[in-house]
Amino acid sequence: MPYLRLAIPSPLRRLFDYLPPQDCCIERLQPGVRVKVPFGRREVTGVLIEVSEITDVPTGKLKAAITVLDTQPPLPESLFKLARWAGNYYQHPLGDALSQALPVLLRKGGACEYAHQHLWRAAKAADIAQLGKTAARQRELLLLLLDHPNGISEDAIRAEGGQSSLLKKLEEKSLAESFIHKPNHQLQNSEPLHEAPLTLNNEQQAAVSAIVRSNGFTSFLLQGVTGSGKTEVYLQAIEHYIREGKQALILVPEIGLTPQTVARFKARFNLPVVVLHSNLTDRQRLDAWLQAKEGVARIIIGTRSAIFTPLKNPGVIFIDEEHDTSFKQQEGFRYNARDLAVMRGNYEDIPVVLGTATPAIESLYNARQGRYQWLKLNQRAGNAQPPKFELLDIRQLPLQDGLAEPLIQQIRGHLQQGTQVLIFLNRRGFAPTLMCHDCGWLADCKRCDAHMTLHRKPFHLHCHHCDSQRPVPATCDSCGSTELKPVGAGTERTEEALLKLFPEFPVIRVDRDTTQRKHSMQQIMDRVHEGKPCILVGTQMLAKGHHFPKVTLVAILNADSGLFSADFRGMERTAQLILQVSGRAGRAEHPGKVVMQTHHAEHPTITSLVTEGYQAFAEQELSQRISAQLPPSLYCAMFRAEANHQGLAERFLSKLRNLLEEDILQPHGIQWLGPLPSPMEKRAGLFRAQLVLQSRDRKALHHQLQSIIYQAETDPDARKVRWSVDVDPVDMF
DNA sequence: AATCGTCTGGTT
DNA sequence: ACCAGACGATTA
Repeated sequence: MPYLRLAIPSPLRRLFDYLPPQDCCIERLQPGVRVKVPFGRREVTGVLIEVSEITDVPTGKLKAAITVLDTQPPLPESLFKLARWAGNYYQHPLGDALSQALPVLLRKGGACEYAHQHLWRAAKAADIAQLGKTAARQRELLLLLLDHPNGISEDAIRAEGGQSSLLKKLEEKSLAESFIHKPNHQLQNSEPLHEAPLTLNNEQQAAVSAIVRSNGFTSFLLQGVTGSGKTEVYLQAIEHYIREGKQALILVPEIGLTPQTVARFKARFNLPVVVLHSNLTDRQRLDAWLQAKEGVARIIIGTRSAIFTPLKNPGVIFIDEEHDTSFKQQEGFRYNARDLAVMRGNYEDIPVVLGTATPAIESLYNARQGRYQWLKLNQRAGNAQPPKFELLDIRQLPLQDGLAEPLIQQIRGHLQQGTQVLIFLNRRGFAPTLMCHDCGWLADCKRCDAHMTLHRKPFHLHCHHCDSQRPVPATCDSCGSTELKPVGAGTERTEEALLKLFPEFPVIRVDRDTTQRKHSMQQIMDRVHEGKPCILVGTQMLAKGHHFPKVTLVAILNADSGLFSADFRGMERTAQLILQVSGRAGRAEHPGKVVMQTHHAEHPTITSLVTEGYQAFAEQELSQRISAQLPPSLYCAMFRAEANHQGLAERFLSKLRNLLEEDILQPHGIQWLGPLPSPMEKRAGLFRAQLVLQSRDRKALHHQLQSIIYQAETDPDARKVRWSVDVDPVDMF
């Protein structure tokens, strides 16, 4: 008697056996097909792992599956394997990992097919003269259908002002007909290029050759300074695989998936390009996914989750801005799409290229260890000059809403010379907090160990950690004084200050608050690209994915944020951001200048970054990490817990640590750090703690983690806390 | 994770 | 007496 062994999307780390459904042909069932089953009081979609002849479950407990949803597994073998590998590596329940590798519609049990879209068109022999003079609206509708010989949907008809209710009447008169539209799969063009490729310099040529010469799987670190033409290397390497009839998958950071990036690929290739972004509906996403799976889409661009997009003819995978932390999922199934890409390349035997101007320290380490082939682009295209850096020591300088006088002078100079200025400040809102001038009281969040940010438009206090909001108090909560003063500057305040200082020039603020509405970012970009002198003020949104050729001055207002961060990666992040922002200054015709305000102008890390560049900084950072016994010289995992009472999470983690340390069967070579309260202990009303494990031995760490998870799962105290595992964490908060 | 039953303590 | 919200058990 065969049983279906299924992975079920739930936090339970085990498989579940079911009796096959009534009408089921067991022999033809392949692992990976989806099966709809009753689970507790619900119905869920599980994935078949194996058909087994034996089961440990008492017969009375077994339930029958409802239906098998697929004849063929939706994921190809390589991705099924990748998802299972990832579930194991990141210690995430298998059923949930597999479920997350599928598009939402398939998770919910939807059919693995394109949308069958009903379209309308005019009948072949339709003669408009058949309609009487009184039927003006029907006439209008028929003309609309005649305008769309390939068919038009009812939604589109309504959007065009047609009256869709009259379609039935036209159909009765045999003037119109409906049909089911299936996407056209025969879109292969003979010439894959729209535009001619650019001429490559020697470095670029060498990089392209290295990539396309790789026979099967190789991983590359493509390190190219800003303006060195990395994207052109991507495009020409992709062209090679396209001409072989293969597909290319390009992963980009969440914030970097801008119309500009996509436009560059669409302009070059005369082929179907599919974009998987967060604004797609579940339906649109499945259709795009299917186009990739069936080989119709040749170029697939997407964010993190696109790493699980099946490809019929995989050719190459690119990870753009590989250092970006958005490739790591920060809750639930905490996979890193960049690292999974390398694994996928291995399974599918294709090259994987990690591109960036500022490699992650761990990627640099991998390149140094020879795990990645290292390709460098040090020359800038044309005669573009690297920006000139100036450290502006603001100790003892008076600041006007966060701006020092020498900086204001420089801004004036650049505006008067007719160019644009970009001001970078990594803080939204008006001011990071509100303080009572009489007693020192600060506006704190009730649910977090954090200050609330003061916002002006609209006027309120907002916690950026838990999203809670409240009105701005008129008087101090503690002493009743009315002397409440904003402390520090955010983008709103800087914008206001600049408007006063330079009334004759437009000030354009770019942050989450000004770009929420659809197309608002596009409108801002259009305005900036007119090229008139203006001041751009904004957060990292300015730094990623957009080019501003007319900007000649970049100012970084709080360059030392991250210098003394609780996270050992703080400096790395700051350096990457500084370089990325600086890259916005002066492309092509204008030389650029970068002014960094700092209180630590003599800090060796800052000075080495500015005078010797990122490479020197990164090498220095890497040797410091190695001597301090921090990643990437060790493998790291973090156990987190949170609970609604102080100390609970920490006590729970101590208990786990004690239990395991006393056990002589535990693996050796594990370093324990903690448990300690998280750097921000209280967040969104929960008290958080963490336990860090480090080891030189990946396997030992893996086994230790499994023991911890086993303890946590079986410990009744675990019910009072929420816990999670984070393998290779990218931040320590 | 999600669902449902039970317990608890506070109010009308 | 009633109800919201906490708490716990369960998933094949």
